[in-house]
Amino acid sequence: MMVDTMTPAESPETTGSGDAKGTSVIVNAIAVLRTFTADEPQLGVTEIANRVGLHKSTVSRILATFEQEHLVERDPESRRFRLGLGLIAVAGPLLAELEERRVAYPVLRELTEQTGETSALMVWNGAESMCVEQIASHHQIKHTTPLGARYTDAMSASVQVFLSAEPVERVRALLRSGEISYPGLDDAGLDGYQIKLKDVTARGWAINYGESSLDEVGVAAPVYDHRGDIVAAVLISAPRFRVSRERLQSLGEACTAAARKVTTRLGGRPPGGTGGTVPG
Amino acid sequence: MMVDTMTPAESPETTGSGDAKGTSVIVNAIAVLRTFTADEPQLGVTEIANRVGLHKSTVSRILATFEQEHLVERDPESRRFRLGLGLIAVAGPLLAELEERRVAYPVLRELTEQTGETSALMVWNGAESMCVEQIASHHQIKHTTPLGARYTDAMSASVQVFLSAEPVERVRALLRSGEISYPGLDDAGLDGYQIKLKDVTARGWAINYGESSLDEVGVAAPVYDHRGDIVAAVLISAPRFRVSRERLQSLGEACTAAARKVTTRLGGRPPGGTGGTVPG
DNA sequence: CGCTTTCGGCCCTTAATACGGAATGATGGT
DNA sequence: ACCATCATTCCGTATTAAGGGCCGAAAGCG
Repeated sequence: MMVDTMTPAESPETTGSGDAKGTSVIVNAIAVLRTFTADEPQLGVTEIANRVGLHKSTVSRILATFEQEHLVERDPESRRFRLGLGLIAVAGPLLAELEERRVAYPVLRELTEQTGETSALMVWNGAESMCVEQIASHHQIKHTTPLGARYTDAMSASVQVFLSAEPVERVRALLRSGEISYPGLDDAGLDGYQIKLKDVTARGWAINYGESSLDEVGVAAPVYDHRGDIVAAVLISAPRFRVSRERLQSLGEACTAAARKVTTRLGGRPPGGTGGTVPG
Repeated sequence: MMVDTMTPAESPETTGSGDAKGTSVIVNAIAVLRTFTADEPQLGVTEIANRVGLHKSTVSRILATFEQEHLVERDPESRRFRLGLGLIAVAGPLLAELEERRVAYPVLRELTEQTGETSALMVWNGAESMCVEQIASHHQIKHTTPLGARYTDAMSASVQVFLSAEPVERVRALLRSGEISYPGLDDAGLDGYQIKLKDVTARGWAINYGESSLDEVGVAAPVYDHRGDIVAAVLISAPRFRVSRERLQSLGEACTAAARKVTTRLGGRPPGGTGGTVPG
């Protein structure tokens, strides 16, 4: 999915078609909210209208409503809109639950500092891996994992980590239904994938060496809760050309160490006897 | 209710309090989102419907839309709704801007650890003080400051901090217009309040000793950015019975120390000559 | 310094859309 | 196995949001 390139002047009309799934105005409103990004935190009405394909007056009304609810506010200088602090109030209960974010933040920071590559905290959401925290690489050329980005590719390192903890039948069902995408899947591939997952468990971390996207590599390691269940994954992603096989190994180890640190700080415990000593 | 009245709509001027204007379905939808709290992260359709005063089918539809957009999700066990990770994606750009939150978190944690009372990070939003981070006291009896809570009371310690940096006329305007509430305000009170604000600046932190709410006390200290402007405030709030005048002093000092720590970690500088060591 | 262009907000009409009642299907308790 | 509670769907009605056009304001340009 990801954000596709948007043509500047697409057909202005065409209401109704498109996805048009049993929905509502709310979808439009959310689309407006989503146009705000970290790169472009401030937007004007016309700008938003063009991007979401709605008319100025509609967007203006939506924004006015949001402003009234403090979900957006306007820069006093530029008079343009930006996300409002009321969003904190709405998302607050969610953030409160995501203690992992807080705990992971300094660890990710350190990890990116150490490796120079983008690191992220991913959580499993039934059938997709979502980024809930991210520290971008300092490099000019980098692979970033936007906050809230969702991954459903079987080869994605974080997806591998989460699937490695799922029952075999569940994994098969996810692949069969296409909820987890695996291009050109066949029975042999399915068996091979199960073996791959076993390797992940054995190794302690997952590898995606350009398998989902040609010029991107990723490594991911699991974070456990107190019951020994996987609740999150630490992910390092980088452009492929910068990562040799040897470096991949060291990234994987750094990633695993970071994940273990998050685990212990969360009061969790890694499963099995691997490294029974207290990490430190 | 009105059927296509021929009479032109009433002039939508009058900036006064009569809200309920410029509304929409979106307001209802947001209301639904707001019913989720940290105390009750999971809710059923009927429950929500009762609280927001909408009908079940309406709420059901709204929730379905939100679910589709990943703003809410349902617990696989209980089948009840809770906030979804998609909210992270929406609020992400905002959170990215609020670097203060991250920096403040460990400091607040330490502050609450040390004082035993609830601490919070407040930011100023033109005319209200909003909580963007909070650590709750461990005590059974405590005053909590929910994430996203907004304060507009002139006696609130954090409001005092922010107003102490505003021009005199601006303060007067805010009080006169009622944007900042000051029960029984008169000219004498206004002068007295200005003096109070000067004291805050001089002392370096603000006191609310049961002045806004009888059984609650608060102290707050300013956080500065690199320009020396106040961008946030650290707040400690506690039940009044637990805070003697002496303890108030020590809380204020702890609060000030914490705020200063946040300031320096943000690369900010306190105004005046107080310990302005900033790494170059 | 004044003209042109862009942008944001309002009004108005149409028609699409959300509302709400009730019936249906799902769930869990006694 | 029955009943109670809850969520979801269907459908008619009319309320509501959409979108075009216009105006006022501000920015860009000659």
